[in-house]
Amino acid sequence: MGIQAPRGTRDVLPAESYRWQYLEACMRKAAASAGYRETRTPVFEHTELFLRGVGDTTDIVQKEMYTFLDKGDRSITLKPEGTAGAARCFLEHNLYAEPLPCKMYYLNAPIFRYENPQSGRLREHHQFGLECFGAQEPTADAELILLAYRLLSELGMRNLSVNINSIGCPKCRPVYHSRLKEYLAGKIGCMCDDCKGRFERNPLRVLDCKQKKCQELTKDAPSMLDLLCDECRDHFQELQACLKDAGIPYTVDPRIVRGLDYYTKTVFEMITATKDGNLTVCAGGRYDHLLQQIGGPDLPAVGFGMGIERVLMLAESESIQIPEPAWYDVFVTYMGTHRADAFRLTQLLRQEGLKADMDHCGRSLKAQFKYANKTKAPVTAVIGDEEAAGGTVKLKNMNTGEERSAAWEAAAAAVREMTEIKAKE
RNA sequence: GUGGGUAUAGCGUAGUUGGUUAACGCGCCAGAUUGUGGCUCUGGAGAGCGUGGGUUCGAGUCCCACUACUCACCCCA
Repeated sequence: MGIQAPRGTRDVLPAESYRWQYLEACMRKAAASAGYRETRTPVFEHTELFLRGVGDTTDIVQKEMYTFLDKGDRSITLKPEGTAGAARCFLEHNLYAEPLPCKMYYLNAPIFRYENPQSGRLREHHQFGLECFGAQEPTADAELILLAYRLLSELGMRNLSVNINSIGCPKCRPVYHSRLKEYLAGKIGCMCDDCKGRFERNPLRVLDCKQKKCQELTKDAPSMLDLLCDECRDHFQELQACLKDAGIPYTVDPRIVRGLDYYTKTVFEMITATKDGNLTVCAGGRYDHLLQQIGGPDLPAVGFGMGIERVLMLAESESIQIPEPAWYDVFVTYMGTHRADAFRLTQLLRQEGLKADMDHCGRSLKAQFKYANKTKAPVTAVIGDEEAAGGTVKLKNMNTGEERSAAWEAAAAAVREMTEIKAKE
């Protein structure tokens, strides 16, 4: 079989790349509409960044990172998520000294997690992410949620549910932690094995357990939302007011607990139902103390990540139409000895701003037409003895069959006229 | 990391209780007289059956191991 792409990776082939490009264009437009500008950060970072940023008790850090020593004995990790790298970039370049907030986005950032792949879960995937540094008000949170929601719904996603929660701040979360532990303490015996461990490390995770018996146990558990401090409660209230005002449907789900330790206050997920279960396409939240944790000033921030492969997968399953660009505007065929003429005409048409090509495989005229047809070229040009003698070219509209003759200099204009392609500036 | 399923030309599949030169559809290439495609017809190229062992006179068909893919769990975008 030869060498294959490594487990959990995928090639994007020429026949499908237009889908990515279409999505990218939509994402850039959405980000720009709210003043987010692109940033590009390295694919790998020092491992320490993720230990301190993401949290060393999280599953991502404990068992899913691609970590290795480079030849200089530095511990390097391929990015397992996008936020930590963006935060590092923000700090390293003192972007907090510039007018805040600093809004940045990244597109097609490769993300690596060593997991067992399955539908919608790869070892290398790509994310579109937005980060807003230096904004503490809930309007910033709302803006991000709206932006993601509108982007996805404008792409045609249906059955999109927006789930939000607040997980408090360092002031109120410890209070909740101890309350939750008190509540769960007597029930440890009935929990699943995973949750017994979670109880010690991060009791919040028990709420997130998918096991029926654990869900039963936590049914009447105290809710973080009842114990938020005044600041967090007001923040969450105002966020909801913004979302309501904007008219987007959302659900408050007190069980959302993200797998990254840096979150504070707002956390959210966008989930769509597919034929085989629910898929999270976008998730994020506020991380008011991450910058400080990795050695910077204590500035608030909020952001989200969106999985591009997942969006594409959903676009497919929901039969969302993505326009496929034609290979060519015009395909130049030639007969007998007129290859050089065809070459010159092709170059001329390209200089005139058209997508043009000719046969490079020594095919018969008939086969050249068959090929042109397969590429869906709307117009085919023919150069035979007659045309070569007169310095003209015959153009055929492949949809209507209409044929006309044109001088070389007028060929590009004629092709445009036949297909209504706008002339280049 | 744990458990289940699968593994035959570029793609999708068929291969009966193990037995001659592994079949079909799509795709690809070439033809169907004279300078032209899309429909149709004809022909052609292309796999030795994931890899390595084993059983057998003989294995794509049976056994073992490995690998890959896939699904579920865990977790997540």
